[in-house]
Amino acid sequence: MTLAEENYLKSIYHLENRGISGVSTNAIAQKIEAKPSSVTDMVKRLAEKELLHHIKYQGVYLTEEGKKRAKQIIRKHRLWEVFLVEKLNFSWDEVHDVAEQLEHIKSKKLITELDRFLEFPKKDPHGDPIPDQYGNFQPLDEQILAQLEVGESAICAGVKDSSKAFLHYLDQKGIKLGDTISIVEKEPFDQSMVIALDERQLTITDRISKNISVKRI
Amino acid sequence: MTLAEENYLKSIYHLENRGISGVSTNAIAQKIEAKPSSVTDMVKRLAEKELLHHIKYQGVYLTEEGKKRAKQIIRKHRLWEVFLVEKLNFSWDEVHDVAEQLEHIKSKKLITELDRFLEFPKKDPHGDPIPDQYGNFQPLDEQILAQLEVGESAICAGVKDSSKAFLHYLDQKGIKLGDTISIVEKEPFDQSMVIALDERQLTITDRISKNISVKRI
DNA sequence: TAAAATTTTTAGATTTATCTAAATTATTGT
DNA sequence: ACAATAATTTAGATAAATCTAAAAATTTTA
Repeated sequence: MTLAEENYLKSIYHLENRGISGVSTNAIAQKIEAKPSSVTDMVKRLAEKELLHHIKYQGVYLTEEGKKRAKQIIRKHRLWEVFLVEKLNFSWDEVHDVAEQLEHIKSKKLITELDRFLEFPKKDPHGDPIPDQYGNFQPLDEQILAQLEVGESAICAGVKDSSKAFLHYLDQKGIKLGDTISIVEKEPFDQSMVIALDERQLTITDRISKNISVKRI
Repeated sequence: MTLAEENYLKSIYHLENRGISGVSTNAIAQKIEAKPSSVTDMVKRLAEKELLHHIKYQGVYLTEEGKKRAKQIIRKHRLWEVFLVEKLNFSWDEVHDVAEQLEHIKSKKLITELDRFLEFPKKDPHGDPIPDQYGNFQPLDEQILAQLEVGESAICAGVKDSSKAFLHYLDQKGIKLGDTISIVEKEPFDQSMVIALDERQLTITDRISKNISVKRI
């Protein structure tokens, strides 16, 4: 598989898990940052290789083999992210670009040994699960912070938005995975909320609370 | 720089350090495993980027910038080799192919931090020096095993041939970096020699003794 | 339901990196 | 020195991955 093919597969996999039905050409184009016509071409090639089904003017669906391949790439991406954060002092907003490159390195032994070296981590630095060598992973049983009610407490477990800007915001406010957060106040008008963590109180907008996953306690 | 450009620069750098004069198209073609006509094309592009000088029908010479780039790639290659051997249980004959891929990952922080994580190694698993961030490295003051005389002793310091086959041979015979080797006997007829290491005696051909670097003691 | 808007595909072009085959230049042997 | 040989370059082709512009299909909306 070429680098471009791997990137398409991975993007389509992520899009399939967000929306319901087949993934549209436009959606892929947006994610990959390419023109829709380029997507049509690549989709045709992936369909020939039986990594996805394509119904013209409808959408695409990954085959089992396509999903398997996508999960292997995601496994590599997330293992490298753990390595970068735990061993090389990267912060969680710096890892993405480098992991995008590392995920394409081809060596079975490399990944097996990296996994062992990192002591078989189950989640990446953003709280996302790391598939095992067969592609299996625990689906996260989490809810978004915005859904909690006043008085409830939860542990910060992941982020829905892994953009540099968002992660940087969280760092700056001192919010990180594992933190215990309690809801102090909810403002129905604009859906902002006041949360308590580390003896401090903090007001956050819905833009924030909708992008933090938590585990209730 | 593209992946192909990086591979050409690295290969030309190595060839320049073996032979004396300009590197020939054919020599590059052989090293890269491409046709001479492909080399001509790529050389033209690298010359346009001022990474090397090219005199038609003569050879090529890297510019200072070309050498600098080549050494950065070699630095990355060798640091990754150390990582693979020391942290991921690779043997020295397994590292090359994976390091060939890893050397092209683009991230300054990645290499700075990897260097620190490995505690600033000065040599790779084959005994070759690792350039620092400026491209400087200690040129090795070593000689080849074949040049030693009967009765002399030396420490195994590196290999001139990093092929899987050769490294595998050494592993099988139990020869590794750091071993103390003494010359017991030299046969002028076929240039084979009997060496002593670890209480054992071993007969090796000139093919072997010419590809092992040693430090006299 | 037909026109407008949107989405998707097709057709044709471009860039990178490669190839084969033919032409050109350099080197070598007698 | 000059014909044979070897090395190198040119010309033209191909495959991957992309693009623009235009055509076709689908969806929306009035």
